[in-house]
Amino acid sequence: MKSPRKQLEERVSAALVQLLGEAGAAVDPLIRPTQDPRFGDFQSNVAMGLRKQLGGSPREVAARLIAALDVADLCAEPEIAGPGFLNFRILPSFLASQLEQIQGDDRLGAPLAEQPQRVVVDFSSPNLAKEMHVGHIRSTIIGDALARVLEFCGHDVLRLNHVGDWGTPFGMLIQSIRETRPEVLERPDDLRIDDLESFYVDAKRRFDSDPEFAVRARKAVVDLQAGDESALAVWRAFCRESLRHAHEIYERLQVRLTDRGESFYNPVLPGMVEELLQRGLAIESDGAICFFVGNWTNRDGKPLPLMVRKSDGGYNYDTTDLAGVRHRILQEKAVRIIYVTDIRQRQHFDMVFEGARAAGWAGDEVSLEHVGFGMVLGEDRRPFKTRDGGTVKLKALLDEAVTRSREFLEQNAERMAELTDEERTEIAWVVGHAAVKYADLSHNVSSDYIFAWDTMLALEGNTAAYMLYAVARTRSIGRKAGIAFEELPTDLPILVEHESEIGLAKTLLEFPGVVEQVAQQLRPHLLTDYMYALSRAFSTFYDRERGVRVVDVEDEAVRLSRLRLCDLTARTLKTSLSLLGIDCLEKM
RNA sequence: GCCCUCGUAGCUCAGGGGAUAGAGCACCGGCCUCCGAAGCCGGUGGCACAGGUUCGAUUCCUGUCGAGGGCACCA
Repeated sequence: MKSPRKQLEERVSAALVQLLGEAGAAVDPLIRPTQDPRFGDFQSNVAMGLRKQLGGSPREVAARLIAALDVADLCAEPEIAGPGFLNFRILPSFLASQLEQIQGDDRLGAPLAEQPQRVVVDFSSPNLAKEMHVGHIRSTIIGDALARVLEFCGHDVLRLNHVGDWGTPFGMLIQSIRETRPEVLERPDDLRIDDLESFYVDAKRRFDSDPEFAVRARKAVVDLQAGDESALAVWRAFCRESLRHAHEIYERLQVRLTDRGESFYNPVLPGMVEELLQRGLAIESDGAICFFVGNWTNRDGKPLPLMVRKSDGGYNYDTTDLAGVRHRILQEKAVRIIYVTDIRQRQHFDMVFEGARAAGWAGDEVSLEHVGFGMVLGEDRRPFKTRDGGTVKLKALLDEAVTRSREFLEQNAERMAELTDEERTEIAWVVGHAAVKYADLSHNVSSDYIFAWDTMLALEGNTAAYMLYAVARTRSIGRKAGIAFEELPTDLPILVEHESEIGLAKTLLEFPGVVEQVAQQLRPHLLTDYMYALSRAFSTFYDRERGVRVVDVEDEAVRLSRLRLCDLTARTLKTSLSLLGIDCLEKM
């Protein structure tokens, strides 16, 4: 099912082919939603640009386009306005017929990809040996949402948790334990996440303040690399406990992930470096093996390489990320590889991508994309911290979201009276988690955003609660009308007449296009913006002044049509929420 | 020094060659004998600055100013 916009694009394209021949197929019909209802629903801006090719004024070009256009079933007679805009007004009857076709469709008109792709989404990827904290939230939530959208589109998605389970942090930890807490070496399996956290803080402090310790810590990495059994035992225990903890959080967030940390690539690193050397792609420089790609420079203006082997023989994230991208292309056969990380790593990934191209692993058929997100800031515009300046643990943050959402609910005595205690608990849980996810996803990925409890939990505006409220209202309508939406026939005639019905119908039909856009552009906030528009269109439709009656209209055909519109709204919102990893509620 | 983001309403955020730049919060005002007022409707208020490209620039390009970030053995 193509959106009205897409169908219109195809019609205008066909007209362009008539006017320009084959070349017309390559011309973008420039269909855009109008900004002002006076100009209809869509406009095409293509005529102004075709003036030179076709001759005549833009308005004359527009007139010729209209003559070649076949859109009578879709919209009213197009109008020429201003310097040469073409204005289209979609016919309510067309909206109705489109809705009739999708009313029984679980996918609400969204097509499956014609050519499903093997896609890797690399996200979350915390460093082990540390508790999950606020710094991991964006990657986890955004990555999961993108994976869900791509899966919904029919792609074969591998969700990879590229955890930091190797390298200097572990050398530092192991060395610190050897020197200060040797007893841990005896019984590594007794480790708990809290211990890990405190060990890490200790080790990091020593590493930063004591250069000699730093040298010994790097040496410990080499021990690990060499298979030193006592070091490995501690390492395994650290990883196991860290991952156990991380998966507690993932379960709570309903995030699925395949753990495949940096260490996974250890066995292939020497061979890969050797290959790069032999092919003359990498050279030795200051004792390190360097793969110079692109035109990046350092502070001194000298070329900046991917350092695939350090002068001490160890490997760093240039090496593992290069090995990762190679494995994902050559072994996993991925044609689209997406990295969801802090935007500060943009340059690093640009270099890795360049390296993968230069080495010939990534051909033109492979798309390598970095989704770089901004920081989470506190209301003081500084990195989000606890009141005493500490790191905000993810578990604590989610707990607070639930507590605050519960408090919010308790302020509303009327609502409280209608809910059982079990329902209250469920509502607080769902709304709390939804609020945190939605707040993150509704911001432009690349910009920093300010973490503000009051804004994200508010029940007005573009928040999760507003969406959940709209869904809960539709459920309530079903109860009031005494019908089960699932049992309605799926061939109901849909009647779209009232202004608020037209508005709702138009918005409902935009869903497929929005999903497609999110999958292409990897920008989840397009979906939240859409959901907000849909919720508002529904609120207007159902408003006692601006909208129409639903449950108590006399005419049964009208009543059923309107109930179906409620149902389609609920399903569209529910599906959208599920694409963001957010649960729904029957009541709230 | 080089490179990358980003400057949109008092605040938080969208938008992105096209006709009068959208929301939320806050502020002012209207709407519950009527399907959920956790709602709806209206009002106030904005593209950092200067050039350029274009029929048309808030959007693209260049520069200035301002904020943040990255730049050889951390990830």
